[in-house]
Amino acid sequence: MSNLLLRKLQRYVRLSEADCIWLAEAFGPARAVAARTDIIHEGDDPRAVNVIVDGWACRYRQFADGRRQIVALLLPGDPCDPHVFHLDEMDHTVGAITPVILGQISGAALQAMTARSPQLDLAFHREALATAAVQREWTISLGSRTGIERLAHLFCELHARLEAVGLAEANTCPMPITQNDLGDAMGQTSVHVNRTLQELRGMGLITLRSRRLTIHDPVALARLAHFDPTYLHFVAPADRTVPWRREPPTHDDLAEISNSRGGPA
Amino acid sequence: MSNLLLRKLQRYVRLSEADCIWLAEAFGPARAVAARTDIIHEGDDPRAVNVIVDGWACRYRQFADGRRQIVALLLPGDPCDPHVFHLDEMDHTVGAITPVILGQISGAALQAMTARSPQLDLAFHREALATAAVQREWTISLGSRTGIERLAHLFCELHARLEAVGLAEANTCPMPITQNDLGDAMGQTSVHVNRTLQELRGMGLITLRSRRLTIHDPVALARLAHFDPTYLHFVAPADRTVPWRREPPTHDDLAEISNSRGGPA
DNA sequence: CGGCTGGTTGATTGGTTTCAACAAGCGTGG
DNA sequence: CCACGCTTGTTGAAACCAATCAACCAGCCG
Repeated sequence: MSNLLLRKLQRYVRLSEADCIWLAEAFGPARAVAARTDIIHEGDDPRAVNVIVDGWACRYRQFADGRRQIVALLLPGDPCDPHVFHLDEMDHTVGAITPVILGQISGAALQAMTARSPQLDLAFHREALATAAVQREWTISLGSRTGIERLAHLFCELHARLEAVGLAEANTCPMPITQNDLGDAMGQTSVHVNRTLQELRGMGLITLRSRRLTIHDPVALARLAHFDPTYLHFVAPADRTVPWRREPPTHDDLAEISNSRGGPA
Repeated sequence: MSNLLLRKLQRYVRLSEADCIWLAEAFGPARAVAARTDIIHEGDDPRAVNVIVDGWACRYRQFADGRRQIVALLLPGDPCDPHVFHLDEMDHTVGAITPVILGQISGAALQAMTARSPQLDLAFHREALATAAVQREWTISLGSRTGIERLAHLFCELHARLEAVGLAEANTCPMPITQNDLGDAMGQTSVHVNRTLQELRGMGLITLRSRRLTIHDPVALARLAHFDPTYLHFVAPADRTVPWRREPPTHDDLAEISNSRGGPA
């Protein structure tokens, strides 16, 4: 397996050859989970970091009356539970959306790795902060964006995140998620998601068919969604342009690039 | 000033006498900010951690068309920007709701402190994770809870958080926030917030008057809100009972208590 | 072929927004 | 000291978006 967590971390910090090897060696045996199965239960006391190697999962909370809210989507390369040792109890559940393959990093391995390499430590820190930023963006979506804007924003985000780990082409990416799940994530009924999707299709912005999303007009979609990828905090490789980037590179970007001049991966 | 950040951190980890002194010494000169003023702007490159010493603030994002979404409320004892050194650019703005007094911890002081004390390091880690959990809970509120449930949940949360730093009595706490702000936080119009408040008052659950909230029936309010304080990840002092706690103490709580047996604060 | 899951459509209901107006509280300056 | 202006809270009526309920269709698999 090409290590997608590694690809993701390299979007935050330029890592050395040794960092890459340490990270690869930290992975324990993989574990397969069936679709629609829970990976980590609310109340569990986790002891290893599970990393999505393949498939999609989600964090969610289910109420007694049947309502379910998905609070995060977990894509290949995403750690499921960066909480190990730090917090004692899960306050939500992680479930597989598709069949999922999990890589596992023991707490000890993670600690050893970050103790040896400040770069890796920083990368994991930034990963956590970027995840928090995504959570804030979902709060914004659910609070302020209309139905169609929400869905448009989610598609922009998912495409960007998948592209970051090499799982998306310029204007298309996998989207193995039901309308029901989309509704549970965006705080809407599957019926309404359905009608909103038709509207997006009718505007000529996207195609969503056989678990694959195609974005026909990324700029228009991003404009509709008020999507600005800054919050993902990816450092774009110089050779990859992001069409909907709001502004030219800032001084921070330039500083970042010059910082990493010395060490190619 | 009694150090509210310290009080808060002690709800995550039992700290030693030395820890408390180091934390107190880390604070630089305080800074006063007027109400309705921004503390940190989107796009800023922050270089010190600002801690709310007094007053209320919020994280928010404002759209071009005037819509504003508050994504987090910052209470006394809350750090505004735990991102220092780790991330280069703010993706949202922090603004003062009331007049605010900020304490400041330089990046160097923070690093020195956490390097010296693993307990403090853990406490800051847990604070960050608890903040992320609060963010998830807001996502759940905005996505799944009805208007009245949202407001009820927010009141439960704010009371619990204020109580954790000693700013709330058993059934009352300050609530210096306008209905407009409540609306911007809960994704609703101030008009609708107003009507929802009347409903809560009519049910005999709360009083909200002159910037002070009184909860007349905490259990009923928590039930209405589906409020379960587990997500706040506070370790309740043994002598303080939380009436709406879902379950008796779990094995994790007991482990936590026994872990901290050795070191009284 | 049946049964299941996921997607689509229509009609109705209901929760929220919008717009507009007005009342209450409060600080400031004449 | 009162008048004024501003912010905050309150109320009503109409418009609108999304939920609900219910039915039906399409694809897939045993």
